[in-house]
Amino acid sequence: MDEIDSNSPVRVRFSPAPTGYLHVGSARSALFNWMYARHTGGVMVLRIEDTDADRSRPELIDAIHESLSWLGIDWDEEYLQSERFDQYLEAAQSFLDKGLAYRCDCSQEASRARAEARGGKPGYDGFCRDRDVQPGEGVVIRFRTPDEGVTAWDDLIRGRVEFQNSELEDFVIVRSSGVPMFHVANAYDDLDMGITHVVRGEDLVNTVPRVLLLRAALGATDQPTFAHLPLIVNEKRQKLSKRRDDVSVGDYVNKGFLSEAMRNYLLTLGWSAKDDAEILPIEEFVAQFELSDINKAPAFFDIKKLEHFNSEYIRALSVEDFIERSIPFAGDVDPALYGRLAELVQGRIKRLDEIPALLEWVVGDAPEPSEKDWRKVMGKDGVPEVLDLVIERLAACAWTPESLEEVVFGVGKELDTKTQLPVRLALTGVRFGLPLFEPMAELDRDLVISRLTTARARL
RNA sequence: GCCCCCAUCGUUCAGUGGCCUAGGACACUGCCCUUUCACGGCAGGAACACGGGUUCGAAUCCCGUUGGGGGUACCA
Repeated sequence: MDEIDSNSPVRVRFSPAPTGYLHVGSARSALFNWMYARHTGGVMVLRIEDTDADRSRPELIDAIHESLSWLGIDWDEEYLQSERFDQYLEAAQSFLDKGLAYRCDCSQEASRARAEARGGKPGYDGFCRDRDVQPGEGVVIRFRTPDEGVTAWDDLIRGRVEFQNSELEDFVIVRSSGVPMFHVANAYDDLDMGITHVVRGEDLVNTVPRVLLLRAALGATDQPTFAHLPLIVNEKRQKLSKRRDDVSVGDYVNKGFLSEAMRNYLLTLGWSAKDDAEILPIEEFVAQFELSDINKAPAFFDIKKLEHFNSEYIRALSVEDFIERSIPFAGDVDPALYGRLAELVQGRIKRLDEIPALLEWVVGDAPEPSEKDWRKVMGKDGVPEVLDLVIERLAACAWTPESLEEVVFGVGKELDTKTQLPVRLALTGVRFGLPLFEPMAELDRDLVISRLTTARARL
């Protein structure tokens, strides 16, 4: 088979099955497809592979649109396979007419039983190849795979991959329900839509021979260029799974990751820019993106590193942008107050969902200090004197950040000790957090004094 | 079981026969800055899975071993 003419414009496709959410692995496939399309000035096709009956509900597809858009991935054309069944069925009929496919009425149990009897090798044995089964209840259409020869392709990432045709069973292309299956739809559409590059996860490699055989049966004499991406794995080096891992892009939206950070991180899994740069505007990555530069080994989805990217992107935001994008995470805070404190928040979070904890003592009650913190901070010599003096001066001082700082630090200088920590713990309940005096000035004088007095009484 | 694939610091990416006493980033440790935390600065520990070849020379090429993963549906 020939390669598709390399002068023809690039057409790539992202073809998810609608599952109600977008998997981060799929998101990365979409991203690499998109980057390649944009890099080459080609076309990005979104093709929803909803040949499975209960996966063609519109709300499941919305979730995909939403996540792709969130990531800033757009597409030029969109197709739904469920709207193209006629064409796949027509193709299947032509295979039947040409003797390239046949009907089969074997139940799954029967073929499994025969496989077992044969000696444990799973797979359909071609039982109905020449039985001339007629259409009817429980009848599927199977593709007749060659018994010898090899099917191979040159993968842009993996190099040459070959399969013995004898390893392939006669697989089902039309279900007994009359609904066509993934392989035919996939082969038909890639040909029909003029897809030049197939970029997807490595878990799909073993479907390539079937799709290639189907494509040839459809009359094609060429094949698209394949690029099979390494999988994204969890800490146990297994493919990310819905059951044990957070796999949906939406999960990360909810955890307070910025879309740019997510997109930037995703593209560093398996690929990198020339000069070791890891965080760049997407255009610069797109400009130098090549499929053939992608790594072969699976990559661990490291949330720590994602958080690092996220904090970089958060800090790069203007304060106005930060406020706008973070306020949905801020919880029950007066927007004006949040606006005044946002800059202090911005510099010290890795994720937007950390904001409520930082603001807790400002907008609500301060959490109870831990026993350990209390002992460590309040157990020091001189703390009672510090609190007494601070409380006394707070009663009369001006209520501005500067003035408050002057009071607290002034006491420190007089007593020759550090005063921030005991005041902070008494006021906020924790040893770390926002700079103290700006938020403190937002609180009522009475409240501040009462918290300090309560703490003093505990000593 | 069978088929396919993978293998550089804990993680990720760089390295495509000599520039490698293997580099960057994250994470980690220490110090500095700082009356919190974070940021920032400096320093540090940390890897070519193993065994054979090929070659004057191998992290880079070949073979094997080991380890890991993916697939094996009337899912995609």
